[in-house]
Amino acid sequence: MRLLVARCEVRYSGRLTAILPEAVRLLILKADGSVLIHDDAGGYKPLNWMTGPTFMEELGDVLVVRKAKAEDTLEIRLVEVLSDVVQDMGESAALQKDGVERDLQELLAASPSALGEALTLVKREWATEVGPVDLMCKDDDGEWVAVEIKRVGTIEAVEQLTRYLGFIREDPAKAGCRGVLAAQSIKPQAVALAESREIRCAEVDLAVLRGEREPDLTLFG
Amino acid sequence: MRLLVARCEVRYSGRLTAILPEAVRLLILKADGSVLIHDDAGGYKPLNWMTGPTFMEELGDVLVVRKAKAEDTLEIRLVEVLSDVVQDMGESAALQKDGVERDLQELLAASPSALGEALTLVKREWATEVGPVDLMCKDDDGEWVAVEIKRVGTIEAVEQLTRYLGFIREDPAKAGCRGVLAAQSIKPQAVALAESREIRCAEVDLAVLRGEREPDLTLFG
DNA sequence: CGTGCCAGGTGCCAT
DNA sequence: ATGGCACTTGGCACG
Repeated sequence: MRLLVARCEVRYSGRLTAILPEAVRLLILKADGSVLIHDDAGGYKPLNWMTGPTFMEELGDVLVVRKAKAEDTLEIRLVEVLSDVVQDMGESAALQKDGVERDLQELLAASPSALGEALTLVKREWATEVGPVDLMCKDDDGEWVAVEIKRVGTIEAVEQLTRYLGFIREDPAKAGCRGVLAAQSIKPQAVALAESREIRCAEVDLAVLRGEREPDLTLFG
Repeated sequence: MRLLVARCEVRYSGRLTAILPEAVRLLILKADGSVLIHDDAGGYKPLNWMTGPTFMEELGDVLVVRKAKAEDTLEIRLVEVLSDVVQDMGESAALQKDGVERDLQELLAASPSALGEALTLVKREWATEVGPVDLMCKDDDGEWVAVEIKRVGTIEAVEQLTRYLGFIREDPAKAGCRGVLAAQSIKPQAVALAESREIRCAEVDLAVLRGEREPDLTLFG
């Protein structure tokens, strides 16, 4: 990894064009060809960048970075280099995540009745022509139930499930298929839209699903 | 900006939990409190991060970063510091972009007939209950036309426009409102879905709109 | 390869 | 604050 701190001006041309006026920036040149230009503020996103693999040319004080198979170009004009260091970082293990949608899906697949009604899992990632339904289940009456799982339930999630249901119900055997939107939290607008389309909403708690915590009890109920 | 190259292990706990096994990484501590942990590969994204503003504590060899008003925590255990540099980067001007959806919208607002039919602009960003329509126009017959503009036209764009049209047509005066999806490129699936919903698709060229290039001529037509 | 979809998405701007 | 949406979205998994 090469770290450059330099006064520079950057021009990007590709899907859009962008100009970054001359100032002091941090340039990160990674082993995989990625180039990032960071500011001293503004958080997570680089101001300009190019993801690897790339081809790099040094024409005098101008660094030109190009994508392999596109016309994307990043031109870095170095005015004053304040620091230029190369660091060997060796191999590194990958990030281990826990608590993303995939985990929620696994837990619900294992106990679909956590959705608040007796359900039996038939298949995960049931393919339709317009994308995969997260869970396909059957209820006590043998009726099909399509479940869409999200970390946050939004209008988009309702649209997505509606699209799936449209295709699923084309099959006469599944014409009565119901839809359930399951998420850790669901926006009120999404709930409203879901209700208008007769899609049931179910908020689920990861900790409860894992048995780490007791479900909320409705007192005096 | 403080740049640390260090062998370290990182734990994040917040919307999910994540563990980054011990290895040599680049730590960027920005003036606004942002903390980024980058690898020598893996492109544009930090492995772990926290956007500013944050509170930072140094407990021995462990750096603890917390969000102001959330339970998000980033714990960085420093095993071996290979480099630790502070760089003063001063002020810097913002990135200037050109060619994003906004620009396309401005150009089409100025000459809506570039969409391939005689149209008169009535209003940009016409508010509906479910979001703003990019352009509301009228055609030669005085009929309303709602235009959704995208850089890339996808199924989602068709869904979005469909949602708008549903609300617009509730007004009897606009019951006959047509929909047009305008984009620099439109996916075949989006075209198919649009056709099934009687939404017209129009591919537009930024350079042509700007008059930088002649429209494609159909020879022998 | 394209197509669809998730992401700790982030960032921007509206009400 | 919340919602809706663009983003050089990036990244991955699957047909």
